Amino acid sequence: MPDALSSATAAPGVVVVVDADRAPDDLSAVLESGGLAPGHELALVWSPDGAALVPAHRAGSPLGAAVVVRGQRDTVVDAVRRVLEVLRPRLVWWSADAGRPLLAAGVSVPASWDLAGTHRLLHGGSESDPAVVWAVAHGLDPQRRPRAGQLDLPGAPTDTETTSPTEATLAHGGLGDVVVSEGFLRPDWAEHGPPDAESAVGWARAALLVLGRHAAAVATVPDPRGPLAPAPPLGVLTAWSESAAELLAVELGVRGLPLDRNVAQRLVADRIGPRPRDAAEAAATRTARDDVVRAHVPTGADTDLRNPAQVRDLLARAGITVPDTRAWRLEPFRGAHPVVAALIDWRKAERIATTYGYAWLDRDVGPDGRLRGSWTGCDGAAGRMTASAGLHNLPAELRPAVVAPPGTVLVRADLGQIEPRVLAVVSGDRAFAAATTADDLYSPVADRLAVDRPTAKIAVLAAMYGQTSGAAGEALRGLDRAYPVAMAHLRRAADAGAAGHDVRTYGGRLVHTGGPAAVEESVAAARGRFARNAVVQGAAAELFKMWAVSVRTALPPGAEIVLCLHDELLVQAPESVANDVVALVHEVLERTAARWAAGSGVRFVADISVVRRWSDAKG
DNA sequence: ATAAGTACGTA
DNA sequence: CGTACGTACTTATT
Repeated sequence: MPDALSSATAAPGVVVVVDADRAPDDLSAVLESGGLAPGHELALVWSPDGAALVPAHRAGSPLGAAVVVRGQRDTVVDAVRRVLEVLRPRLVWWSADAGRPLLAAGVSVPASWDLAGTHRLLHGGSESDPAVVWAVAHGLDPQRRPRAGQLDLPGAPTDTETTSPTEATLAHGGLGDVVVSEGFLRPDWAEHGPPDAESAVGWARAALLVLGRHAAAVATVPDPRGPLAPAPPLGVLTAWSESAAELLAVELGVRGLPLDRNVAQRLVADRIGPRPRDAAEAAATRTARDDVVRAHVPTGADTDLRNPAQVRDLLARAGITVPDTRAWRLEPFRGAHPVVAALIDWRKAERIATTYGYAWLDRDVGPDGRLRGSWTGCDGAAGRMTASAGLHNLPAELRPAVVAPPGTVLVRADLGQIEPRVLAVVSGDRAFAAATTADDLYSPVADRLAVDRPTAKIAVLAAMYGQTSGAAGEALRGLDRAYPVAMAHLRRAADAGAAGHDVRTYGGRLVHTGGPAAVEESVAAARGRFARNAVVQGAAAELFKMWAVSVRTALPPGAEIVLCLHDELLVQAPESVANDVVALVHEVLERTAARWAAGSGVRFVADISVVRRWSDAKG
């Protein structure tokens, strides 16, 4: 084995096996000799006993020298760290989950390419299983792929094989046992990963083959910025950014949001009382809460407030007839009967008790006072980030509990009026773009339409979201006259959606709208609204993520992103660098927008404040 | 057990 | 008859 290491001129196809505990100081030399240069792609696949590192070749043989590192996970991680430090490659993985061991060890990832992420970008939907990604990239029907658990897979390796694992890996074009019947990826590895580091080489090579196809595809998505736009093409930029966002999502899940548990508990207690000692006490306080509402109606004592039908009956007995009992429906009746206000208040308390109460604190807030949920880099629709555990829907009344730990502050930055500004970019409407030079774009729009600001705002939002009811009518016609390019863009998206056609966001994400089968008018209208919104919301998500991951890279030591909330970024930073972070976040937005929206003339603005508590920032 | 419907929190 | 998401509860279905 030391002999293999000393052969620093590993020929293409050679697999170098390294014992991580006795790894050479410069693993990178082996990879360089196999063709890896700084900035190039390096596939990384973990296995229970180690990892495989396989460089993508720019020219010549597509299959170069691979390094197999075996050993304890932490020593393997350390070996990977050294490679990253020297060669600064773009790591290629099937999903950003492969970055988890690196994040856990504090290893910085220079750049990444997330095949699951680029698959979703190119093909839409939310599937990301390697077997599906591989199949689609190769033009195979993913529905026909073999499933794990099927015995006697045609083309599966036989145990009569006498060659060594390394030789087996090099067979079949270097893919070893990776590809089974009809060109599909073997399903057991797709589900659980390759069983050992030798197998991981084939798995990494398969990743590089998909990378080649994905890279070619994103590079040829038409660049909406036109031929004069700076390189790389926007599709490539989006792929890089989405990959980084997927890794950021993993990181956010590990890091968590700083929370003061005592403050949180006090806020919960203010709403629903102190933590009950036992189930009986919990039931008693619950009934007591219910009784406050029910007491307002003489015959209401038996009403189950958690049953909307019974609540509707209760309201009817109070003389209030409503089609449903949603809060916005009840709001106008606040003065009609005291039970209404009591019910609305009860609902708020019930929300805290069930979703954001003691159980939530116990489950999702760690002993270190960090609120942790699981994150995705993009949802199934237009591509926003999502988060569980209440990270994206924490009630405003609990936000005072989000507090920077001693010695640190929160830098809260949010993009102002991002969606109309994005509409100006994606539609290329020069007149609408001119309005974005104002800090408040609704005021030039209001001037242009000769209406007041609130009316202008409602009209613009109505145009982007497809709202048809309400008072936007006349102003909408004004928008059509003033900004015909932007309005036509929205209408085109809506028409495509209503017809069931896919739409593509500005950055190249494919968004499915349901297919061309005939549907009811109401369904078609809903799809139209969905598509109309998706081209704006999706592009906004792309800009936001590009901004967020660029900020992440530029942050000084000790400063970390702790929350992404669609148009808002929360950075926890040492007090001493807070002002630097503020300046940096502004600068990065300017740089990001200059690339992303090159030539559009659209201005983006961020409102940034330095606070102790999340709630201290002005909304 | 699982799905659908209702409701509500955030952007 | 504005979109997206996550969570929890009830009711109906398997």
